[in-house]
Formats: sequence, C-alpha cells, structure tokens
Amino acid sequence: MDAFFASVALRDRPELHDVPVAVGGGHRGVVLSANYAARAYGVRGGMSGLRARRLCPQLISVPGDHAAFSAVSSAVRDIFRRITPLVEMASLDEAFLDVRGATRRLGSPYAIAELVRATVHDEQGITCSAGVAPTVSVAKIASRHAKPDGVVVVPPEEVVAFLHALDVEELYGVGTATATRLRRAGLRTVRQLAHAPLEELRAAVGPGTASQLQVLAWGRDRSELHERRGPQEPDRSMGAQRTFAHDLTDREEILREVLGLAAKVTRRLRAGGVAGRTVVLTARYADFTTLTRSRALPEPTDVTQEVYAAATVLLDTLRREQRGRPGRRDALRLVGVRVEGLVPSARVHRQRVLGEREHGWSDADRAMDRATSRFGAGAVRPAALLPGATGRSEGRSEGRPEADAG
DNA sequence: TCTGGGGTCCTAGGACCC
DNA sequence: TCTGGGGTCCTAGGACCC
Repeated sequence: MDAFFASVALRDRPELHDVPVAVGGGHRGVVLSANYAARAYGVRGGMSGLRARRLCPQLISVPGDHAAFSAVSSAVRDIFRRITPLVEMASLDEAFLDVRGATRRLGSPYAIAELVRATVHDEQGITCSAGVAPTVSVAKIASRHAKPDGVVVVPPEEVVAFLHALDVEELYGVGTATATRLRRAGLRTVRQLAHAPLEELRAAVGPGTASQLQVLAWGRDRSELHERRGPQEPDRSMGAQRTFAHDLTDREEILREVLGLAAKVTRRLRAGGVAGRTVVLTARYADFTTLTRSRALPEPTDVTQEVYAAATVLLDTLRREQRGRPGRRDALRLVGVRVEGLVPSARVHRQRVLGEREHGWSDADRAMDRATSRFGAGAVRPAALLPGATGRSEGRSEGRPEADAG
C-alpha cells in the first residue's frame, strides 16, 4: 500500500488530501506515515514529530486508528487471496503473491499486478504499487521503485542489471549498520558488492551477512513464499512497550507501567490462545542506552500476575546492576515487556503446586477478559492502575503495586 | 536528526547432558 | 582421570523490517 496509515486515515477526509498530513508524531513520538503532500517537504515515516514540524510547520497531525488499519489490511489480504492462494503477508500493508499458477486464468504478471491494484483501489479507496520479479527481494525493491501508484516489472534476464545499478542500502536487508560497514570497505554500489572478494566482504560484515549479501547482489534469493503462520504455527513472541511522557525514576511508578504492559500482553496471549515461557524486560534509559534481561519460567504462562512477577524480578536485577554505575542510569525513558517461546495454550498442562488455590489469577484474568469484551477496555483493571492510584495505599508494605482486580 | 511500537532472525558464550 | 564431540537450552545483544 502507498503511505498506508496516512491513506487510510485520510480516506474519508478528501479536504485533507492536498495538504501535508502526518499520522502520529506527538510528544516524543515519530511519524508513522505521511501523505505525499507532506513528503514533498521531506517528511518521512520514522522521523521525530519535532523534526517533521521543523521541515513543514503547517503539518497537520492526526492520530492513528489501529482498528481501521487492521480492517483494511484483512480486506486487502482477501483481495490477494482471490488472485492466488500463495500469499505471504509481510506486514499490515505489504504482501508477496506467487502468481505463477494464475497466469493462464488472469494473464501476464503485469496484467495481474494491474488487476490487484485496480481492485484494491475500487474496494478500499487507497492506492498501492507492485513490483514483479522472479524473487522475493527483487520484487520488494521493484515495488519501492513503483511508488506511488505504479508497477515496475523486472524480467529474469534484467535482474542483475537492475540490481547492479543500485546503491547497497537499497538491498532488502541492508540497514544503516551494514551500509556503514560496506561504505567503510569502499563498497557503495550493488555492482561493487557483487564483485567483492568473499574474504574482504567477510572481514567487513561477518561471515553470515557476507554470503547473504552476495546472494542478494546476484538476485538469487528465494522465490518460494512462506505462508503466514496459522493456528499450527503461532507467533514467536508478543510484547508491548511504552515511552513515557517524562523519564521515570521511582520504582513504584515504573512497576505500575510494567503491570499495565504485562496485563496488555497477557490479554493478547489469551485472545490468541497461546502462552509463553520466557519473559523479557526492556529498559531504555534517558541516554537511550537500551538493555534487556530475560528469564525462563518453569512452564508457559498467559497469567498477568506471573508475567508481572517475573518482570519485577528482572527490573530489580537491572536496577541493582545499574546502581552506582558511572553514567547514572536511573532515569528510565521506556520499559517493555515481551513474552517469547509461545505455544498453543491447549498444549500447556499446568503442574499444580501443593497448596495452590483452585481458582487463582488465571480465573481472575479470564473474568476480566469477559468484562472487557462486554464493557470495553478499562472497564475492569488492577486497582494499582486506577486513575489516581499511587501504589502506596495504606497497609501495603510489599513495596510493589498489587494487582487486585478493582 | 533528541530518536515509537510491533515484530523476526542471527550470533555467541556458557551450562549441561550424553 | 584431566579429556572429545555433538546437541540443546538459556541469556544478552544486535540488526533489520514496516
């Protein structure tokens, strides 16, 4: 999709079509997506809101509507599936289609690309672009060249010439770190990269990346698509993180955020019918240093209190490690909670602990889920997360906010 | 240029087991 | 008795993508 978030946000607001608009980019935030009017000023996705407004003072910011993004995304995916069953969704707004089996029915790959684009435009009111090529990575680069609202076809015999005319950072999989290393090694173009001696390349970027890059530089990456994970193969991890409006130092305050994140993540785990075994806590300090600490549980969980308890231990470990370190890492800019090693909940059989209550936190979580789906998010929440809660109410001496259902 | 939030995959060392 | 090789799990960090 072209400028996906911005296009969806502006679908029903034609009066904003020709004025610069960005989705996201508030206080301490970055621009999620900018329409083409804003891009004319140099505004790009990923840019801080502050910088975007410097480039374009009259920029209008609108909030993102995640429900709308998801709805359009699945509608578009359904359109793709009418073309071919071989669809690999790469993200909300991007997919690979293997159309080799559809040409007899629908015409040339170019004709199919135009059919997809016309259908998406008619049914969803947004434009998209397509790259047609023999491999995933080349199709991806071609689609970038097709933007906005176009098609670029790279036939097999032109793949090498197409790639070799590019700069290295245009390769799918070369980011800022690898691009810097390549540049330092004197490799600026894909042509130079393709002809670089493997030894030299290994010294610059390491053995794994080196061979991967030469595969990409000759257009020899995969043609087969991996269909998106289904119920048999769940996501690998689920997480949530939050950047604070102001850096936090108070343990109680930080733990309240951690509890909120743990609740959010486990609710998504339960909704997806999965549980996970490893809890990862991310801490980003005021100086932007980002550290993670993780801990594996005895068995997978989807219980808010269990994830929260593990995250609390990890946070305290980190605080102990960082205390007294030079650089004074006590002010936190962000915390994140992620659960990895996901398996279907049906495959988890809990080991009952001697003396454990028959109805525990898991039942409380499920009751809260039901209340939330009936009365909306925030209808029921841990008391520590009620507006105005301080986490230091009388009679509490445990030193961390309890997650009583409030 | 004061830098979000959601992910995936890879690497590498150490523990542990056979 | 002082030593191999293979495999898996755990933890931490980094790179990349949208």
